[in-house]
Amino acid sequence: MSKNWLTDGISKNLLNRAFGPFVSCLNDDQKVIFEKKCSSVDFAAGATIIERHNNDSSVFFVLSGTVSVLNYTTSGRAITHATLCSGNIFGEMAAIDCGPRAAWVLAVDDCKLLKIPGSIFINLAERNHKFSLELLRKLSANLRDANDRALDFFSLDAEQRACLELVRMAKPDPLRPNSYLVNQMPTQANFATLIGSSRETVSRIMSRLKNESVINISARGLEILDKKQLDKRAFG
Amino acid sequence: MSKNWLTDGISKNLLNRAFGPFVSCLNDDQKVIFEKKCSSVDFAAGATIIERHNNDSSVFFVLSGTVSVLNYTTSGRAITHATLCSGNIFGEMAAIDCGPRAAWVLAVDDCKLLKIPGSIFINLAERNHKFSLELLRKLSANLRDANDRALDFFSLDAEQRACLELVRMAKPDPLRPNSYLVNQMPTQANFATLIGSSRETVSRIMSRLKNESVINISARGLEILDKKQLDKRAFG
DNA sequence: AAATCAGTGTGACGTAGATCACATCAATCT
DNA sequence: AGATTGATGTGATCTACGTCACACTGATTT
Repeated sequence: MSKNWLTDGISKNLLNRAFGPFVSCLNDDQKVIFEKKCSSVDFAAGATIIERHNNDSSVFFVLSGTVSVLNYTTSGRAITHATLCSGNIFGEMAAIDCGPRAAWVLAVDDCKLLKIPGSIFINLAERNHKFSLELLRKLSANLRDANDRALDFFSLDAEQRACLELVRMAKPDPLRPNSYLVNQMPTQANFATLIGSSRETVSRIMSRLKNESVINISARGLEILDKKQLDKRAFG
Repeated sequence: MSKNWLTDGISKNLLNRAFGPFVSCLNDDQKVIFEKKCSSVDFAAGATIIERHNNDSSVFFVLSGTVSVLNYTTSGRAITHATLCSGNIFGEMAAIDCGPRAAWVLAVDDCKLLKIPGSIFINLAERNHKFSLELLRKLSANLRDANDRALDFFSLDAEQRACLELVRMAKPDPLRPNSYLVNQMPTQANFATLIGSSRETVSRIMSRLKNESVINISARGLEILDKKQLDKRAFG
Protein backbone atom coordinates (compact mmCIF):
# COMPACT_ATOMS: atom_id res chain seq x y z
CA MET A 1 0.00 0.00 0.00
CA SER A 2 2.61 2.53 1.02
CA LYS A 3 6.24 2.37 -0.06
CA ASN A 4 9.11 4.67 -0.85
CA TRP A 5 8.47 6.33 -4.17
CA LEU A 6 12.08 6.03 -5.25
CA THR A 7 11.95 2.28 -5.07
CA ASP A 8 8.69 2.51 -6.89
CA GLY A 9 10.23 3.29 -10.24
CA ILE A 10 9.36 6.99 -10.27
CA SER A 11 12.38 8.79 -11.62
CA LYS A 12 13.58 12.10 -10.26
CA ASN A 13 13.04 13.59 -13.68
CA LEU A 14 9.43 12.55 -13.79
CA LEU A 15 8.98 13.99 -10.34
CA ASN A 16 10.57 17.26 -11.33
CA ARG A 17 8.42 17.53 -14.37
CA ALA A 18 5.26 16.55 -12.59
CA PHE A 19 5.66 18.94 -9.68
CA GLY A 20 7.87 21.53 -11.25
CA PRO A 21 6.82 24.50 -9.21
CA PHE A 22 6.90 22.74 -5.88
CA VAL A 23 9.75 20.27 -6.13
CA SER A 24 12.08 22.00 -8.56
CA CYS A 25 12.66 24.89 -6.18
CA LEU A 26 14.06 22.62 -3.48
CA ASN A 27 17.83 22.44 -3.06
CA ASP A 28 19.60 19.09 -3.01
CA ASP A 29 19.42 18.64 0.76
CA GLN A 30 15.74 19.41 0.77
CA LYS A 31 15.12 17.05 -2.11
CA VAL A 32 16.70 14.29 -0.07
CA ILE A 33 14.41 15.08 2.85
CA PHE A 34 11.47 15.15 0.52
CA GLU A 35 12.37 11.81 -1.02
CA LYS A 36 12.95 10.14 2.33
CA LYS A 37 9.68 11.25 3.85
CA CYS A 38 7.53 10.70 0.81
CA SER A 39 5.61 7.53 0.23
CA SER A 40 3.67 6.41 -2.79
CA VAL A 41 0.05 5.50 -2.19
CA ASP A 42 -2.52 3.98 -4.51
CA PHE A 43 -6.25 4.48 -4.30
CA ALA A 44 -8.88 2.59 -6.26
CA ALA A 45 -11.64 4.45 -8.07
CA GLY A 46 -14.20 5.66 -5.56
CA ALA A 47 -11.92 5.38 -2.54
CA THR A 48 -11.89 8.07 0.12
CA ILE A 49 -8.51 9.79 0.36
CA ILE A 50 -9.37 12.54 2.81
CA GLU A 51 -12.32 12.61 5.14
CA ARG A 52 -13.81 15.94 6.21
CA HIS A 53 -13.29 16.80 9.91
CA ASN A 54 -10.40 14.37 10.27
CA ASN A 55 -7.29 15.60 12.00
CA ASP A 56 -4.52 14.11 9.91
CA SER A 57 -2.44 16.61 7.96
CA SER A 58 -0.65 14.79 5.15
CA VAL A 59 -0.18 16.61 1.88
CA PHE A 60 -0.72 14.73 -1.38
CA PHE A 61 0.73 15.08 -4.87
CA VAL A 62 -1.22 13.56 -7.74
CA LEU A 63 1.03 11.37 -9.89
CA SER A 64 -1.69 9.82 -12.02
CA GLY A 65 -5.44 9.55 -12.02
CA THR A 66 -7.97 12.15 -10.92
CA VAL A 67 -9.32 13.17 -7.54
CA SER A 68 -12.34 15.23 -6.57
CA VAL A 69 -12.49 17.71 -3.71
CA LEU A 70 -16.04 18.02 -2.47
CA ASN A 71 -18.43 18.52 0.38
CA TYR A 72 -21.92 17.30 1.11
CA THR A 73 -24.92 19.39 2.04
CA THR A 74 -26.95 18.23 5.00
CA SER A 75 -29.47 16.80 2.53
CA GLY A 76 -26.75 14.66 0.98
CA ARG A 77 -26.14 16.53 -2.26
CA ALA A 78 -22.49 16.80 -3.24
CA ILE A 79 -20.81 20.10 -4.05
CA THR A 80 -17.56 19.70 -5.95
CA HIS A 81 -14.92 22.33 -5.22
CA ALA A 82 -12.21 21.10 -7.55
CA THR A 83 -11.16 18.22 -9.74
CA LEU A 84 -7.42 17.60 -9.72
CA CYS A 85 -5.29 15.51 -12.02
CA SER A 86 -1.61 14.77 -12.44
CA GLY A 87 0.65 17.57 -11.29
CA ASN A 88 -1.61 19.01 -8.64
CA ILE A 89 -1.31 18.97 -4.89
CA PHE A 90 -4.00 18.89 -2.21
CA GLY A 91 -4.35 18.65 1.52
CA GLU A 92 -2.05 21.59 2.19
CA MET A 93 -4.50 23.59 4.30
CA ALA A 94 -4.47 21.20 7.24
CA ALA A 95 -0.67 21.18 7.10
CA ILE A 96 -0.58 24.96 7.24
CA ASP A 97 -2.99 25.63 10.06
CA CYS A 98 -3.26 22.22 11.73
CA GLY A 99 -7.03 22.50 11.46
CA PRO A 100 -9.38 19.64 10.63
CA ARG A 101 -9.93 18.66 7.00
CA ALA A 102 -12.27 21.12 5.33
CA ALA A 103 -13.54 18.80 2.60
CA TRP A 104 -13.68 15.25 1.34
CA VAL A 105 -11.27 14.09 -1.33
CA LEU A 106 -12.30 11.05 -3.38
CA ALA A 107 -10.47 9.10 -6.07
CA VAL A 108 -12.43 9.51 -9.31
CA ASP A 109 -10.44 6.77 -11.04
CA ASP A 110 -7.59 4.59 -9.88
CA CYS A 111 -4.84 6.91 -8.86
CA LYS A 112 -1.29 7.02 -7.65
CA LEU A 113 -0.36 9.70 -5.16
CA LEU A 114 2.68 10.84 -3.29
CA LYS A 115 2.04 11.42 0.39
CA ILE A 116 4.17 13.57 2.67
CA PRO A 117 3.56 14.32 6.36
CA GLY A 118 2.21 17.80 6.92
CA SER A 119 4.98 18.67 9.37
CA ILE A 120 7.69 17.88 6.80
CA PHE A 121 5.84 19.81 4.14
CA ILE A 122 5.51 22.88 6.34
CA ASN A 123 9.15 22.54 7.34
CA LEU A 124 10.13 22.80 3.70
CA ALA A 125 8.01 25.91 3.41
CA GLU A 126 9.75 27.40 6.43
CA ARG A 127 13.20 26.71 5.04
CA ASN A 128 12.67 27.56 1.41
CA HIS A 129 11.05 30.83 0.51
CA LYS A 130 10.50 29.86 -3.12
CA PHE A 131 8.58 26.87 -1.95
CA SER A 132 6.47 28.93 0.41
CA LEU A 133 5.82 31.55 -2.27
CA GLU A 134 4.66 28.79 -4.57
CA LEU A 135 2.34 27.65 -1.83
CA LEU A 136 1.03 31.16 -1.34
CA ARG A 137 0.28 31.34 -5.04
CA LYS A 138 -1.54 28.04 -4.88
CA LEU A 139 -3.76 29.16 -2.01
CA SER A 140 -4.36 32.46 -3.69
CA ALA A 141 -5.47 30.71 -6.86
CA ASN A 142 -7.81 28.48 -4.85
CA LEU A 143 -9.29 31.51 -3.16
CA ARG A 144 -9.90 33.28 -6.45
CA ASP A 145 -11.51 30.15 -7.75
CA ALA A 146 -13.80 29.87 -4.74
CA ASN A 147 -14.80 33.52 -5.11
CA ASP A 148 -15.57 33.13 -8.76
CA ARG A 149 -17.62 30.02 -8.20
CA ALA A 150 -19.66 31.73 -5.51
CA LEU A 151 -20.24 34.74 -7.70
CA ASP A 152 -21.23 32.57 -10.65
CA PHE A 153 -23.72 30.81 -8.49
CA PHE A 154 -25.43 34.02 -7.46
CA SER A 155 -25.22 35.67 -10.87
CA LEU A 156 -26.07 32.92 -13.32
CA ASP A 157 -28.86 30.45 -13.77
CA ALA A 158 -28.29 26.71 -14.12
CA GLU A 159 -28.03 26.76 -17.93
CA GLN A 160 -25.48 29.54 -17.90
CA ARG A 161 -23.40 27.77 -15.30
CA ALA A 162 -23.57 24.53 -17.27
CA CYS A 163 -22.48 26.22 -20.51
CA LEU A 164 -19.71 28.06 -18.69
CA GLU A 165 -18.44 24.79 -17.23
CA LEU A 166 -18.51 23.16 -20.68
CA VAL A 167 -16.53 26.06 -22.11
CA ARG A 168 -13.97 25.60 -19.34
CA MET A 169 -13.67 21.87 -19.86
CA ALA A 170 -13.54 22.02 -23.65
CA LYS A 171 -10.22 21.62 -25.45
CA PRO A 172 -9.54 22.20 -29.13
CA ASP A 173 -10.42 19.03 -31.03
CA PRO A 174 -7.13 17.40 -32.15
CA LEU A 175 -8.81 15.91 -35.20
CA ARG A 176 -10.95 18.76 -36.46
CA PRO A 177 -9.52 22.28 -36.39
CA ASN A 178 -11.70 25.11 -35.08
CA SER A 179 -13.78 22.54 -33.26
CA TYR A 180 -13.92 21.80 -29.54
CA LEU A 181 -14.28 18.64 -27.53
CA VAL A 182 -14.77 17.53 -23.92
CA ASN A 183 -13.22 14.11 -24.10
CA GLN A 184 -13.72 13.09 -20.50
CA MET A 185 -17.22 14.29 -19.86
CA PRO A 186 -18.34 13.26 -16.37
CA THR A 187 -21.75 11.69 -15.79
CA GLN A 188 -24.60 14.15 -15.59
CA ALA A 189 -24.92 13.44 -11.88
CA ASN A 190 -21.29 14.42 -11.31
CA PHE A 191 -21.52 17.36 -13.65
CA ALA A 192 -24.43 18.59 -11.58
CA THR A 193 -22.25 18.71 -8.46
CA LEU A 194 -19.76 20.85 -10.36
CA ILE A 195 -22.29 23.55 -11.12
CA GLY A 196 -24.31 23.25 -7.93
CA SER A 197 -27.41 21.84 -9.52
CA SER A 198 -29.40 18.61 -9.74
CA ARG A 199 -28.98 15.67 -12.11
CA GLU A 200 -32.42 16.18 -13.64
CA THR A 201 -31.80 19.84 -14.36
CA VAL A 202 -28.53 18.96 -16.10
CA SER A 203 -30.29 16.31 -18.15
CA ARG A 204 -32.86 18.83 -19.32
CA ILE A 205 -30.17 21.37 -20.21
CA MET A 206 -28.17 18.82 -22.18
CA SER A 207 -31.26 17.71 -24.07
CA ARG A 208 -31.96 21.29 -25.01
CA LEU A 209 -28.37 21.87 -26.16
CA LYS A 210 -28.49 18.70 -28.25
CA ASN A 211 -31.83 19.55 -29.83
CA GLU A 212 -30.56 22.95 -30.82
CA SER A 213 -27.35 21.45 -32.25
CA VAL A 214 -25.05 23.25 -29.86
CA ILE A 215 -23.46 20.02 -28.66
CA ASN A 216 -23.38 16.40 -29.69
CA ILE A 217 -22.57 13.25 -27.71
CA SER A 218 -20.41 10.74 -29.53
CA ALA A 219 -17.97 7.97 -28.68
CA ARG A 220 -15.21 10.58 -28.63
CA GLY A 221 -16.93 12.52 -25.87
CA LEU A 222 -18.98 15.68 -25.90
CA GLU A 223 -18.46 17.60 -29.14
CA ILE A 224 -19.15 21.28 -29.25
CA LEU A 225 -20.77 21.97 -32.58
CA ASP A 226 -21.53 25.63 -32.10
CA LYS A 227 -18.92 27.28 -29.89
CA LYS A 228 -20.27 30.78 -30.45
CA GLN A 229 -23.71 29.78 -29.32
CA LEU A 230 -22.27 28.07 -26.24
CA ASP A 231 -20.26 31.17 -25.34
CA LYS A 232 -23.34 33.28 -25.83
CA ARG A 233 -25.34 31.11 -23.45
CA ALA A 234 -22.53 31.11 -20.90
CA PHE A 235 -22.00 34.85 -20.85
CA GLY A 236 -25.31 36.20 -22.11
CA MET B 1 -4.41 62.05 2.16
CA SER B 2 -1.33 59.90 2.40
CA LYS B 3 1.48 60.51 4.88
CA ASN B 4 4.07 58.57 6.81
CA TRP B 5 2.39 56.74 9.63
CA LEU B 6 5.18 57.45 12.05
CA THR B 7 4.65 61.17 11.75
CA ASP B 8 1.00 60.47 12.11
CA GLY B 9 1.19 59.77 15.78
CA ILE B 10 0.84 56.00 15.57
CA SER B 11 3.30 54.54 18.03
CA LYS B 12 5.33 51.45 17.34
CA ASN B 13 3.67 49.82 20.30
CA LEU B 14 0.23 50.39 18.93
CA LEU B 15 1.35 48.98 15.63
CA ASN B 16 2.83 45.92 17.26
CA ARG B 17 -0.30 45.33 19.22
CA ALA B 18 -2.60 45.92 16.30
CA PHE B 19 -0.82 43.67 13.84
CA GLY B 20 0.90 41.34 16.22
CA PRO B 21 1.10 38.32 13.99
CA PHE B 22 2.31 40.17 10.91
CA VAL B 23 4.49 42.94 12.24
CA SER B 24 5.86 41.44 15.43
CA CYS B 25 7.69 38.72 13.54
CA LEU B 26 9.77 41.21 11.57
CA ASN B 27 13.35 41.86 12.68
CA ASP B 28 14.56 45.40 13.25
CA ASP B 29 15.85 45.92 9.71
CA GLN B 30 12.59 44.71 8.27
CA LYS B 31 10.59 46.89 10.60
CA VAL B 32 12.51 49.87 9.29
CA ILE B 33 11.68 48.89 5.71
CA PHE B 34 8.09 48.40 6.70
CA GLU B 35 7.88 51.79 8.39
CA LYS B 36 9.54 53.60 5.52
CA LYS B 37 7.33 52.14 2.84
CA CYS B 38 4.10 52.34 4.76
CA SER B 39 1.73 55.23 4.45
CA SER B 40 -1.36 56.03 6.41
CA VAL B 41 -4.53 56.52 4.40
CA ASP B 42 -7.97 57.66 5.47
CA PHE B 43 -11.22 56.74 3.82
CA ALA B 44 -14.62 58.23 4.52
CA ALA B 45 -17.64 56.01 5.13
CA GLY B 46 -18.81 54.58 1.83
CA ALA B 47 -15.58 55.20 -0.05
CA THR B 48 -14.17 52.60 -2.40
CA ILE B 49 -10.80 51.31 -1.24
CA ILE B 50 -10.27 48.54 -3.77
CA GLU B 51 -12.02 48.18 -7.09
CA ARG B 52 -12.54 44.72 -8.58
CA HIS B 53 -10.49 44.03 -11.71
CA ASN B 54 -8.02 46.80 -10.97
CA ASN B 55 -4.35 46.00 -11.29
CA ASP B 56 -2.85 47.74 -8.29
CA SER B 57 -1.43 45.47 -5.64
CA SER B 58 -1.14 47.42 -2.38
CA VAL B 59 -1.79 45.58 0.84
CA PHE B 60 -3.80 47.28 3.58
CA PHE B 61 -3.83 47.04 7.37
CA VAL B 62 -6.93 48.24 9.19
CA LEU B 63 -6.00 50.62 12.00
CA SER B 64 -9.49 51.78 12.84
CA GLY B 65 -12.93 51.57 11.33
CA THR B 66 -14.49 48.73 9.39
CA VAL B 67 -14.27 47.65 5.77
CA SER B 68 -16.39 45.28 3.73
CA VAL B 69 -15.07 42.87 1.11
CA LEU B 70 -17.76 42.18 -1.44
CA ASN B 71 -18.76 41.46 -4.99
CA TYR B 72 -21.80 42.27 -7.07
CA THR B 73 -23.89 39.85 -9.08
CA THR B 74 -24.71 40.84 -12.64
CA SER B 75 -28.13 41.89 -11.41
CA GLY B 76 -26.52 44.28 -8.94
CA ARG B 77 -27.05 42.44 -5.69
CA ALA B 78 -24.10 42.59 -3.33
CA ILE B 79 -22.50 39.48 -1.83
CA THR B 80 -20.34 40.23 1.20
CA HIS B 81 -17.33 37.95 1.63
CA ALA B 82 -15.94 39.44 4.81
CA THR B 83 -16.20 42.36 7.19
CA LEU B 84 -12.87 43.41 8.63
CA CYS B 85 -12.10 45.69 11.54
CA SER B 86 -9.02 46.87 13.37
CA GLY B 87 -6.16 44.40 13.29
CA ASN B 88 -6.99 42.75 10.00
CA ILE B 89 -5.22 42.92 6.67
CA PHE B 90 -6.61 42.74 3.14
CA GLY B 91 -5.49 43.03 -0.45
CA GLU B 92 -2.77 40.42 -0.06
CA MET B 93 -3.92 38.20 -2.92
CA ALA B 94 -3.00 40.64 -5.66
CA ALA B 95 0.39 41.12 -4.02
CA ILE B 96 0.98 37.38 -4.02
CA ASP B 97 -0.01 36.49 -7.56
CA CYS B 98 0.01 39.89 -9.28
CA GLY B 99 -3.50 39.15 -10.52
CA PRO B 100 -6.31 41.68 -10.75
CA ARG B 101 -8.37 42.52 -7.66
CA ALA B 102 -10.87 39.74 -7.01
CA ALA B 103 -13.38 41.81 -5.06
CA TRP B 104 -14.43 45.30 -4.05
CA VAL B 105 -13.46 46.67 -0.67
CA LEU B 106 -15.57 49.50 0.72
CA ALA B 107 -15.22 51.58 3.86
CA VAL B 108 -18.23 50.87 6.07
CA ASP B 109 -17.44 53.78 8.38
CA ASP B 110 -14.65 56.32 8.40
CA CYS B 111 -11.45 54.37 8.61
CA LYS B 112 -7.75 54.71 8.93
CA LEU B 113 -5.59 52.23 7.08
CA LEU B 114 -1.93 51.51 6.58
CA LYS B 115 -1.00 50.94 2.96
CA ILE B 116 2.11 49.14 1.78
CA PRO B 117 3.11 48.42 -1.82
CA GLY B 118 2.53 44.81 -2.80
CA SER B 119 6.12 44.34 -3.92
CA ILE B 120 7.46 45.38 -0.51
CA PHE B 121 4.95 43.18 1.24
CA ILE B 122 5.90 40.15 -0.83
CA ASN B 123 9.56 40.96 -0.29
CA LEU B 124 9.03 40.73 3.43
CA ALA B 125 7.37 37.37 2.93
CA GLU B 126 10.35 36.19 0.89
CA ARG B 127 12.85 37.25 3.51
CA ASN B 128 11.02 36.25 6.64
CA HIS B 129 9.59 32.79 6.91
CA LYS B 130 7.56 33.57 9.99
CA PHE B 131 5.89 36.34 8.09
CA SER B 132 5.15 34.10 5.15
CA LEU B 133 3.82 31.36 7.40
CA GLU B 134 1.52 33.90 8.98
CA LEU B 135 0.35 34.83 5.53
CA LEU B 136 -0.23 31.19 4.65
CA ARG B 137 -2.34 30.83 7.74
CA LYS B 138 -4.35 33.89 6.79
CA LEU B 139 -5.09 32.59 3.30
CA SER B 140 -5.90 29.19 4.69
CA ALA B 141 -8.39 30.72 7.11
CA ASN B 142 -9.97 32.70 4.28
CA LEU B 143 -10.29 29.56 2.22
CA ARG B 144 -11.94 27.66 5.05
CA ASP B 145 -14.31 30.53 5.50
CA ALA B 146 -15.20 30.62 1.81
CA ASN B 147 -15.82 26.87 1.85
CA ASP B 148 -18.04 27.06 4.88
CA ARG B 149 -20.06 29.92 3.45
CA ALA B 150 -20.62 28.05 0.22
CA LEU B 151 -21.65 24.93 2.08
CA ASP B 152 -24.00 26.89 4.32
CA PHE B 153 -25.60 28.41 1.30
CA PHE B 154 -26.35 25.04 -0.27
CA SER B 155 -27.33 23.34 2.97
CA LEU B 156 -29.42 25.89 4.80
CA ASP B 157 -32.44 28.01 4.05
CA ALA B 158 -32.51 31.77 4.55
CA GLU B 159 -33.77 31.63 8.14
CA GLN B 160 -31.12 29.14 9.19
CA ARG B 161 -28.39 31.24 7.60
CA ALA B 162 -29.73 34.37 9.28
CA CYS B 163 -29.81 32.71 12.71
CA LEU B 164 -26.34 31.27 12.17
CA GLU B 165 -25.03 34.72 11.30
CA LEU B 166 -26.65 36.20 14.41
CA VAL B 167 -25.07 33.51 16.55
CA ARG B 168 -21.69 34.35 15.03
CA MET B 169 -22.08 38.08 15.57
CA ALA B 170 -23.45 37.82 19.11
CA LYS B 171 -21.22 38.53 22.05
CA PRO B 172 -22.00 37.90 25.73
CA ASP B 173 -23.93 40.88 27.07
CA PRO B 174 -21.60 42.83 29.40
CA LEU B 175 -24.54 43.99 31.48
CA ARG B 176 -26.63 40.88 31.80
CA PRO B 177 -24.89 37.55 32.38
CA ASN B 178 -26.00 34.53 30.31
CA SER B 179 -27.45 36.92 27.79
CA TYR B 180 -26.18 37.77 24.32
CA LEU B 181 -26.10 40.94 22.30
CA VAL B 182 -25.24 42.12 18.79
CA ASN B 183 -24.32 45.69 19.52
CA GLN B 184 -23.46 46.77 16.01
CA MET B 185 -26.24 45.18 14.05
CA PRO B 186 -26.00 46.20 10.39
CA THR B 187 -29.06 47.37 8.48
CA GLN B 188 -31.27 44.60 7.20
CA ALA B 189 -30.17 45.39 3.66
CA ASN B 190 -26.53 44.88 4.59
CA PHE B 191 -27.31 41.85 6.69
CA ALA B 192 -28.98 40.36 3.64
CA THR B 193 -25.75 40.60 1.64
CA LEU B 194 -23.96 38.73 4.42
CA ILE B 195 -26.21 35.72 4.14
CA GLY B 196 -26.84 35.89 0.40
CA SER B 197 -30.47 36.86 0.64
CA SER B 198 -32.76 39.82 0.03
CA ARG B 199 -33.69 42.69 2.32
CA GLU B 200 -37.36 41.71 2.33
CA THR B 201 -36.63 38.14 3.28
CA VAL B 202 -34.45 39.34 6.15
CA SER B 203 -37.21 41.69 7.29
CA ARG B 204 -39.70 38.82 7.39
CA ILE B 205 -37.29 36.60 9.30
CA MET B 206 -36.57 39.31 11.87
CA SER B 207 -40.27 39.96 12.34
CA ARG B 208 -40.82 36.29 12.98
CA LEU B 209 -37.95 36.12 15.48
CA LYS B 210 -39.29 39.17 17.28
CA ASN B 211 -42.85 37.85 17.40
CA GLU B 212 -41.67 34.60 18.87
CA SER B 213 -39.52 36.41 21.45
CA VAL B 214 -36.24 34.98 20.21
CA ILE B 215 -34.74 38.42 19.71
CA ASN B 216 -35.51 41.98 20.63
CA ILE B 217 -34.40 45.27 19.11
CA SER B 218 -33.45 47.95 21.61
CA ALA B 219 -31.25 51.00 21.77
CA ARG B 220 -28.38 48.76 22.84
CA GLY B 221 -28.61 46.74 19.66
CA LEU B 222 -30.09 43.35 18.91
CA GLU B 223 -30.67 41.41 22.09
CA ILE B 224 -30.87 37.65 21.96
CA LEU B 225 -33.61 36.67 24.39
CA ASP B 226 -33.66 32.97 23.69
CA LYS B 227 -30.20 31.73 22.73
CA LYS B 228 -31.23 28.08 22.76
CA GLN B 229 -34.03 28.72 20.34
CA LEU B 230 -31.70 30.69 18.07
CA ASP B 231 -29.15 27.88 18.09
CA LYS B 232 -31.88 25.42 17.33
CA ARG B 233 -33.00 27.42 14.33
CA ALA B 234 -29.46 27.83 13.11
CA PHE B 235 -28.51 24.19 13.31
CA GLY B 236 -31.84 22.44 13.15
C1' DA C 1 -44.48 72.08 10.41
C1' DA C 2 -43.63 70.44 6.17
C1' DA C 3 -40.64 67.81 3.66
C1' DT C 4 -37.18 64.64 2.57
C1' DC C 5 -35.02 60.30 3.28
C1' DA C 6 -33.19 55.89 5.12
C1' DG C 7 -34.75 52.03 7.20
C1' DT C 8 -38.37 48.86 7.79
C1' DG C 9 -42.96 45.82 7.46
C1' DT C 10 -45.86 43.10 4.65
C1' DG C 11 -48.96 41.65 0.83
C1' DA C 12 -49.08 39.70 -3.95
C1' DC C 13 -46.98 37.40 -7.65
C1' DG C 14 -43.95 34.76 -10.56
C1' DT C 15 -40.60 31.38 -11.30
C1' DA C 16 -36.37 28.63 -11.22
C1' DG C 17 -35.30 24.58 -10.00
C1' DA C 18 -35.41 20.72 -6.34
C1' DT C 19 -37.74 16.57 -5.74
C1' DC C 20 -40.58 12.56 -6.83
C1' DA C 21 -41.78 9.10 -9.98
C1' DC C 22 -41.51 6.65 -13.74
C1' DA C 23 -39.78 5.08 -18.48
C1' DT C 24 -35.95 3.98 -21.49
C1' DC C 25 -31.50 2.29 -22.87
C1' DA C 26 -26.96 0.23 -22.76
C1' DA C 27 -23.78 -2.58 -20.58
C1' DT C 28 -22.56 -6.34 -17.61
C1' DC C 29 -23.66 -10.52 -15.04
C1' DT C 30 -25.75 -15.47 -14.43
C1' DA D 1 -31.91 -14.80 -23.21
C1' DG D 2 -33.27 -12.86 -18.98
C1' DA D 3 -31.89 -10.11 -15.23
C1' DT D 4 -29.53 -6.62 -12.80
C1' DT D 5 -27.42 -2.10 -12.66
C1' DG D 6 -26.03 2.59 -13.84
C1' DA D 7 -26.90 6.44 -16.72
C1' DT D 8 -30.29 9.06 -18.77
C1' DG D 9 -34.94 11.48 -20.41
C1' DT D 10 -39.11 13.78 -19.13
C1' DG D 11 -43.58 14.86 -16.97
C1' DA D 12 -45.90 16.61 -12.73
C1' DT D 13 -45.58 18.93 -8.30
C1' DC D 14 -44.29 22.01 -4.83
C1' DT D 15 -42.04 25.65 -2.55
C1' DA D 16 -38.62 29.01 -1.12
C1' DC D 17 -37.55 33.27 -2.18
C1' DG D 18 -36.56 37.20 -5.37
C1' DT D 19 -38.94 41.06 -7.03
C1' DC D 20 -42.41 44.69 -7.24
C1' DA D 21 -45.33 47.72 -4.83
C1' DC D 22 -46.68 50.49 -1.32
C1' DA D 23 -47.42 51.86 3.55
C1' DC D 24 -45.31 53.23 7.84
C1' DT D 25 -41.75 54.88 10.99
C1' DG D 26 -38.43 57.99 12.94
C1' DA D 27 -34.50 61.24 11.85
C1' DT D 28 -32.80 65.17 9.84
C1' DT D 29 -33.31 69.21 7.00
C1' DT D 30 -35.17 73.70 5.59
